[in-house]
Amino acid sequence: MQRKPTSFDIAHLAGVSQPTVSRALRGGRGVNEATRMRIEAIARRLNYRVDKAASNLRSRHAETLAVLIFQDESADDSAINPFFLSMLGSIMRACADHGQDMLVSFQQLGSDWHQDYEDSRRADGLILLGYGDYELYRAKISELIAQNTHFVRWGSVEAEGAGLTVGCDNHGGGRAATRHLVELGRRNIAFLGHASSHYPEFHDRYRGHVAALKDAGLAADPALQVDALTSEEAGAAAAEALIDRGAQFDAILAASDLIAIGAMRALAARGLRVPEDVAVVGFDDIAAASFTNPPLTTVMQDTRAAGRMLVETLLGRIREERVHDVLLPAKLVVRRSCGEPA
Amino acid sequence: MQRKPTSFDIAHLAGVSQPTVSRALRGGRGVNEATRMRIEAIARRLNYRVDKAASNLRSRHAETLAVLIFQDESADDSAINPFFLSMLGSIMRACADHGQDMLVSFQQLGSDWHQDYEDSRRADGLILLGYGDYELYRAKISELIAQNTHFVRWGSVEAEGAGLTVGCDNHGGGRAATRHLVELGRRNIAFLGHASSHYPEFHDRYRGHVAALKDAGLAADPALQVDALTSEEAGAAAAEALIDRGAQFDAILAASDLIAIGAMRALAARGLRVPEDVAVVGFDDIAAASFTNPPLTTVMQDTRAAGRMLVETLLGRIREERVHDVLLPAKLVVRRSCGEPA
DNA sequence: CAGCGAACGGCATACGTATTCACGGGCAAG
DNA sequence: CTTGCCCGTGAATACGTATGCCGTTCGCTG
Repeated sequence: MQRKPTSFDIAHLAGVSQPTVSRALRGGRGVNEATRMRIEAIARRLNYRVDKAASNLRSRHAETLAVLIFQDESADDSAINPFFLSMLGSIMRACADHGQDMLVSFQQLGSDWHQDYEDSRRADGLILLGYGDYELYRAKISELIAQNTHFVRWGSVEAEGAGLTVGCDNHGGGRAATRHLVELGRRNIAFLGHASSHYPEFHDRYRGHVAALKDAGLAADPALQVDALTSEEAGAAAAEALIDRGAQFDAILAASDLIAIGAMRALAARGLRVPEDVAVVGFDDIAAASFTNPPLTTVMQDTRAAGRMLVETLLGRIREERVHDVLLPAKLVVRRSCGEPA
Repeated sequence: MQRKPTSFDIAHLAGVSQPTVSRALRGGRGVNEATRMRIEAIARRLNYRVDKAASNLRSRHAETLAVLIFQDESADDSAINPFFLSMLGSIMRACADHGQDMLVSFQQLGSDWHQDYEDSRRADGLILLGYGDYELYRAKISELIAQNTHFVRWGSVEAEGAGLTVGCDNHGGGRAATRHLVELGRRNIAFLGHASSHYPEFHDRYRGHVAALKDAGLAADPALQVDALTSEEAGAAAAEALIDRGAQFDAILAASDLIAIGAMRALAARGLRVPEDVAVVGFDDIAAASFTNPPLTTVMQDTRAAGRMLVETLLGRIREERVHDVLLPAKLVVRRSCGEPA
């Protein structure tokens, strides 16, 4: 029975003391080159790995970032929002690039998520991802700030008192999308998605939409806005509501791709053609957006850059460096659902 | 400056010793009910959290499972296979249900992934996910087994010497798919995907495909099989290769949805209609499969059950219980790409 | 040759919890 | 009333690493 080797075993074999082993294997400073080589050779031979638990305990940090994912309806078993999954992938890469382990967890809104991870020293900092009513987070986010917890949010950079935030230019993205629709001759452009400040990202997109209308000398028609959370079902329901209330519209800007996909499905079910009768633009550019029929024009959020910025900003925060919010550009990706000729 | 409270602080306030606090907050056995209540109240008031690092060090386990994800072309920045992302989501849920933390990491094939996580006591066990040439893993998997590492693989249950495995019925799924195509009158059914045993899951699907042909009195035509890894590009390339070599085919069974999606794109580019000219069936049932044009008939792998089984099997293994491989059913999901009338 | 500083490495200890052992008191059985 | 046992708790210690503080050695300068 070979017990897992410890730094003492190595020290013994190398004829040095345990602290020297520790110094040799990490910092490296203050250890003779020859000694360090000898120690490293022995460590390699024994398949020695530093015990993370002991290391964390002593050094008081975990080299680990925790990613917490929220969703409004986390109770049901529905799949996770694909946009977050893609974000997760890019955060994963970024963590690896920075030598951090990544802990991932779903969170119930009601749980003690705001304290659990960092207080229990499982992670050095938190990355918060999640759509949903911001008012439900606000109190806990305030607590996080008050406790000086190291965290970054993905969300609307324009929201107040929200802590360190990385987000994309939702306002600019919404504006670009609607401007494009206007340029294609659409005049009655509906907005599917919550427009209230409870959903800051959607709110920003909506404001961008309204700004683009105004730029074109058009007014936003309240009858053309329908609340919807990010899901196909909600998107379909919103589109149906729009039709049922007899609204006249020749285009839809959906606050997310899932909403857009659901809406397109509902439109088809009601015999409306995309883009001939109704042009549709989404937001996010999830993978599925390329596969819809017709392919969905959408506003791309650069998840790759997002993951990197989240991780780097958080690491800066942990190191007590001077860090600030990050606003990433949003880019319109034109496909066929908006009616632009190929 | 309020330092993070420790069990000593609580003990002091409660007028008991530190071990009593530890006992009260976890096992609970052997502590007077009144004492425990008092301790719990104080712990709550102080926002006390057990220090995971110290706890792990002392108790010698981490209450954490590590998920390692491999992909063949992990060097490039391509997105992660959506099937794995979905799996990741379900593993996440399962971990939460079992009170386990989840550590996630990409792995380069060349790295020391086979030892890092469990040896460094970051996790109590490993979950291995990954497509790719099995021969590249084989040696390391053998090492894992030799070292008695706690791990479960997602993969082909029929592969040998692969360690504890959870997988879906790839053979049955492939068979069902091809049987369905045959029943719809297709006779020249191509298979896009590696058929060699280096890719055990694809291999099983291929064997199922061949078995179904045989059931129908048909022979598998080698000219109708084209190697492809799981990606759209590979799928498109495979379909083009098939066309270019002048093969006659009226149906395609793709070894994965991404391959199928790529193939459909290539077929459309070459002026072939799906399903009229060529019926297409995929494998996995990723979210995007519903959104393709036409929607993709595919073999669904139940990722939700898969995640649960992976976690539960691994936990059993960690507890040294008697555990065995798990074979999950595969279910044909009929949409329009196979030409079945709606 | 004396003196000094840098380089190297050992000693002691801290990190916060979980567990083993021992102990005292209360209670039941004899 | 004694014996023995269980319950509840404290004392002591282990877990494996990282780090502050010194002592020693060596090379170099004056």
